[in-house]
Amino acid sequence: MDNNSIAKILYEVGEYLEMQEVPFKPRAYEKVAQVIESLEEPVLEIYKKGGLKAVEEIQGVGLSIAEKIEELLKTGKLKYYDQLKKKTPVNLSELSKIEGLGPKGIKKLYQKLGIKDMADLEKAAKAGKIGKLAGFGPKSEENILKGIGFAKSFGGRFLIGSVMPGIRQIQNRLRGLNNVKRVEVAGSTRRRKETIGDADFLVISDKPKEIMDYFVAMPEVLKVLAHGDTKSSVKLRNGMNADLRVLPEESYGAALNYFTGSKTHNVALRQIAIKKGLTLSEYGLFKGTAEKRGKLIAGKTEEEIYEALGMDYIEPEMREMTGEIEASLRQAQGKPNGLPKLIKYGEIKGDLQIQTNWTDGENSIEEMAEAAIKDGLEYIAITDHTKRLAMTNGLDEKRILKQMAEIDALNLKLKTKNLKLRILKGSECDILKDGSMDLPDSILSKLDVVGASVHSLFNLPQKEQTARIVRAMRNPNVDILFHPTGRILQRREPYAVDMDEIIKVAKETGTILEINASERADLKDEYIKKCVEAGVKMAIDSDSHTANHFSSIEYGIAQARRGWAEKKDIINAWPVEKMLSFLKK
DNA sequence: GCCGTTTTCGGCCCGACTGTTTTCAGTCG
Repeated sequence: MDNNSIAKILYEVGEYLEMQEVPFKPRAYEKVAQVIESLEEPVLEIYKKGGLKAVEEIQGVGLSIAEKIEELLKTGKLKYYDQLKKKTPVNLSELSKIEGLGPKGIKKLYQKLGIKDMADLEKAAKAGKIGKLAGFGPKSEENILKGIGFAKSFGGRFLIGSVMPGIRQIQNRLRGLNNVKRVEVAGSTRRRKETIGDADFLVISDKPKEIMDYFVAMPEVLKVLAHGDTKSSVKLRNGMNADLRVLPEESYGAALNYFTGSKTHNVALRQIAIKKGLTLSEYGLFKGTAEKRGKLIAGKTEEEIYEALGMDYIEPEMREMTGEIEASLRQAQGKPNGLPKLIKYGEIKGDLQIQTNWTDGENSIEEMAEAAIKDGLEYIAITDHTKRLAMTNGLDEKRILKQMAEIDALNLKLKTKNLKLRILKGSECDILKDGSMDLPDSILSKLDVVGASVHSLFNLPQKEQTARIVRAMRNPNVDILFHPTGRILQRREPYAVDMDEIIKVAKETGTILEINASERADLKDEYIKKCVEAGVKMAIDSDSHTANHFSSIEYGIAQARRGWAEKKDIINAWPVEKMLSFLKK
């Protein structure tokens, strides 16, 4: 049993206990689930090496939960969980996806109406049964229906950050096989979309059968959907489909291009080919028409295909038909407004949003610093929450001053150890209802980096919400607007905010807009592109709450690349002094 | 159920909003 599966069950145990109004235990289970979810080492390994004792060493795990984990690892089941589930046999993970619906509501709906899953819920809501229930009303019913629509519209897609490690594992194992020359992942994974539907593996090999047999027998495979000579398709245990195609070397580039998409991008390329009297397919670029196919002109690499079409190579992240075809043609013809030189993976030097155990993070400042060094970062800003966010134990004036002193001491310590990392003093300061800040300017002005965040009142009308944020941006101590639209992928829609106005004010005030690399993925690509065009600078932050979250910066870079951003647009791709001198004074 | 340079027992889970009520339960960050 893997970490995610263990975490899922522990989350559900917490929710079931919440239903029964058991005090404190739900938090305990939830905390452990969070820790296990972000653990790098499989719990199974920890248990194998050190037994129950080692499992108890995991943050937040005591004897009772350790024994439950042991039971899960040994039997794949948990009696305690099964008992809880028997009392309220509902599809928790499905129902709790619906925003505004929590354990108590789920319990009531089950007891009064026998609702077990989303289908039951939708039926009851549409029949007007929920609005008549005590404690619910017409508004709740409407919200539930909206929530169902929201959950459905993302059905079957997976957050790239959550499935990428597994995809890479498969890719690496395929690469290690005999008779395999190359393995790439195409599709939306290669375009680095925020969410991906399935994984398309492309393999060059002379011995396709061996590869196919291996692929369908992998431990991740739940069900084999197809098992052929050059194409196989499986459903993985995480619910995602994966395809594998084996290709001949000479058409590899064409196939990679074809299977990478996007579809509309491919159609545009084929139209350009036709105008030149050529035909483009997954097998290559040929002379003549599809019916009367002539000689193969290009196909081995993507580069030679674009070149033969009179274009410059277009990075996969840009292949969304948002002007990349025209830009590529202009570039190849030596005209202005060509393709951007996208920021590269690995070019981020610092991370400007990090939470620690001073608030809702799991690790100390020092542990975060050590992890940052390991990840090759040159600087990090500690940006814990502020007091309004009481649930996170947000910092007040007194505690943040104390934290600043600790950071000074830590920087000194790093220096004496000859370590290159610089820790910056920062804050993720709440924006209050009227747009004022949760900490006084006398404190904010002492910090190196001040991020401002909306964490409340998501439902303000657009005009009011925009004015509130704009006021915060006009504060001379506010450097960065964190997660500017408030959305969380597959969980929460952005609040109503006029982004054109925000970008305009960002330009005017020199406020940086954040590209949050966590599951928020906020800004989204279209706003990044607008920022680039407007000359508004951005920062790619991991929003790390644990020491192993820095790796998510990669997804922030992917997001930036999809928004056509270059190194010059991203301030934390710059050295620390240059970055700091760009912030508001 | 976990945790401890305040405690091995007694804290932890705060504050505001929403939608439902007519004083408050449920949800969220």
